Amino acid sequence: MAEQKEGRYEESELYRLRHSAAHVLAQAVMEMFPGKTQIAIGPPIEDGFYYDFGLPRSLTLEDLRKLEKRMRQIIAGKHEFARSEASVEQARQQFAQQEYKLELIEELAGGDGDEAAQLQPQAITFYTHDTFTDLCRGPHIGHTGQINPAALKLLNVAGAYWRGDENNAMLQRVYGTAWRTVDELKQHLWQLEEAKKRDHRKLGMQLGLFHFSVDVGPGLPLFTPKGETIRHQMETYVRELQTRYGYQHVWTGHLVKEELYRRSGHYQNYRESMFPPMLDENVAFRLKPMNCPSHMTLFREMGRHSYRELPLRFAEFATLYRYEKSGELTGLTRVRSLTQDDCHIFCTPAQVESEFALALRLIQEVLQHYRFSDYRVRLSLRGEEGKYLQDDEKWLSAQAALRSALDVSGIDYYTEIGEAAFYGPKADFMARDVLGREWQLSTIQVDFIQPARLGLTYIGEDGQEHTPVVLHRAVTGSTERFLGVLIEHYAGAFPLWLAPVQAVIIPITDRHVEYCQQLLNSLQEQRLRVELDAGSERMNAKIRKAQVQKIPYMLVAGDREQQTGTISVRLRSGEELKAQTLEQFLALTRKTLAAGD
RNA sequence: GCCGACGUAGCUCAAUUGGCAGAGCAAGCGCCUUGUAAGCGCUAGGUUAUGGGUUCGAGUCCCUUCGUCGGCUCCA
Repeated sequence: MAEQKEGRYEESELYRLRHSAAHVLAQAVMEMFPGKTQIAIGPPIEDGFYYDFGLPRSLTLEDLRKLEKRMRQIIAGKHEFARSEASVEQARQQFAQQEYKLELIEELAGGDGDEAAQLQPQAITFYTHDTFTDLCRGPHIGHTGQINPAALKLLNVAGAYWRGDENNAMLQRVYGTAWRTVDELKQHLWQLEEAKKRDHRKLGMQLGLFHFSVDVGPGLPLFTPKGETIRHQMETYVRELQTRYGYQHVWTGHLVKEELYRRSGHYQNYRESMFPPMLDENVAFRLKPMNCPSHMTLFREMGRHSYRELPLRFAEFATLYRYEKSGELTGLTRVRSLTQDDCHIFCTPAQVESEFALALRLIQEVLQHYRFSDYRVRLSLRGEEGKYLQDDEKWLSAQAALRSALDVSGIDYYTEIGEAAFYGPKADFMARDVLGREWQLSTIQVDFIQPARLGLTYIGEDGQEHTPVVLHRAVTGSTERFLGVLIEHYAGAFPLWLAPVQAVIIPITDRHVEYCQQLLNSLQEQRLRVELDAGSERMNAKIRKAQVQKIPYMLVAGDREQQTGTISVRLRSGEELKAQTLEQFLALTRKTLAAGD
């Protein structure tokens, strides 16, 4: 779905317009630093464009305003975008001072051993407007005047490595946005503002769900009683569901001998994501970054397994520790301590497809329950880089099994090369947060490799030892990340079953507190999470407080209610129900909870 | 980790060219006894993230460290 949309976008006028705006930006920057601007690449992106530059100094926000101003002047010149073709030699001359462009030219010329390019040398094309010529495939709009100068804005500057490789030079990337009309620009900027309001970091603070502290460390969230209530609900839900699906729960602690990770392959492939070792009398231990070696070891320690026992599904809510680089931590969506609802399914090769299908159904049920529909499935396959464990035959059969299970399931998916885990291919469920960043949530991975490395076996029908296949599966991925995305998904207004406080009782005056206390006791006996607001503020203030906290029900009680033994129920939508008896209200909550809301 | 920006009370933010650190909300106390989104008053709250430097004088200028944010890279 998203791919189709992008496909259309790349042929759209808006795409050409943004691409052209990037060229105009590059001209303005080159004029700001004559002879000292190295231009890299400047493509259109979703909602805008960027251009990467190597410059003698850092750009400031004031620079952006000046550049915008100059861009508007260039636009007003109505300069034509002229396409021209050039030979490799002409291109080299044209961009003799531009190291990044020269690198691109050599690639287009097929000089770098790129076989595809050598077989089919691409035509080198330039696009020129006014004084600026770029090495560019196009297409562009007719002339600069077709860019609406009032619907254009440069947003920010960020660092970006040339070609995305951290061994390369750090360039300055200028992000901008461009639209056809001022209204579209305003709408876009408004949406950015709205997204910020929904940001889980902001809402999490407002709702009092979690904190970070310099005293504990970066990327190590602390959950308040309310935050932990939500976590607990999330875990309980998945635990019960997994039990229903035939999973068994295990527990394998937090520390593991480093030696195990050498055997599993994690040490070689995953070391930089692990916290440094702890040494005990020359034996190194590591905080668990993953559960698979522990679960596989448990499988082995439990004795000989018959094929009749398989599939065995070991699930665990495990806190893992990953040494993320400091600059890549982000709220709850990227942390250093995370709770994974992890599971390892030990099965025979013949069971892979049906087990994959079962896991797929489980995940779909969970995402549906969370009212999650905005996600896509990525089939992540092995790339050419060398981080993958070697065994071509097993890789190919794993990839084939995954693909056919996905095909059978009828689920929409797209393929991405080079995104596989080091031990096997995987199907990842990707969701976007409010700022448009995509996060991996659920995942199912096929592993034909670790079980053999760790010496797992089962006795087959033929009486011989065989190596089981292991499916790695996480439903919500990590509780922290999933919660972060959920906060944004619900804009903080959790469904009743998840809400940390489900109802707040609001007495109108002090003389109603005793009656409210009785209500509180009755509701708590029914296992509802209810609070009594007996503070000295007015009822109006208490209602406002509860609204801001997005509490599902506000139960107001004064003389009328006390006399009739009822409560006045207000929903967070603002809707007021007439006086309800306790039984009526309980029936409402039971009905709501049963519907999964 | 890298590039850039930022860091003032629990929260949201002020503080002119370097010249006495302030407000609202929250908190505590008191008054009011309230009918569906903020009643009123008083009090307290700060080594301006941290350590150093420049200066007669630094929230403001320079450097260090820590943290946060936007990206890059990496990932659940």
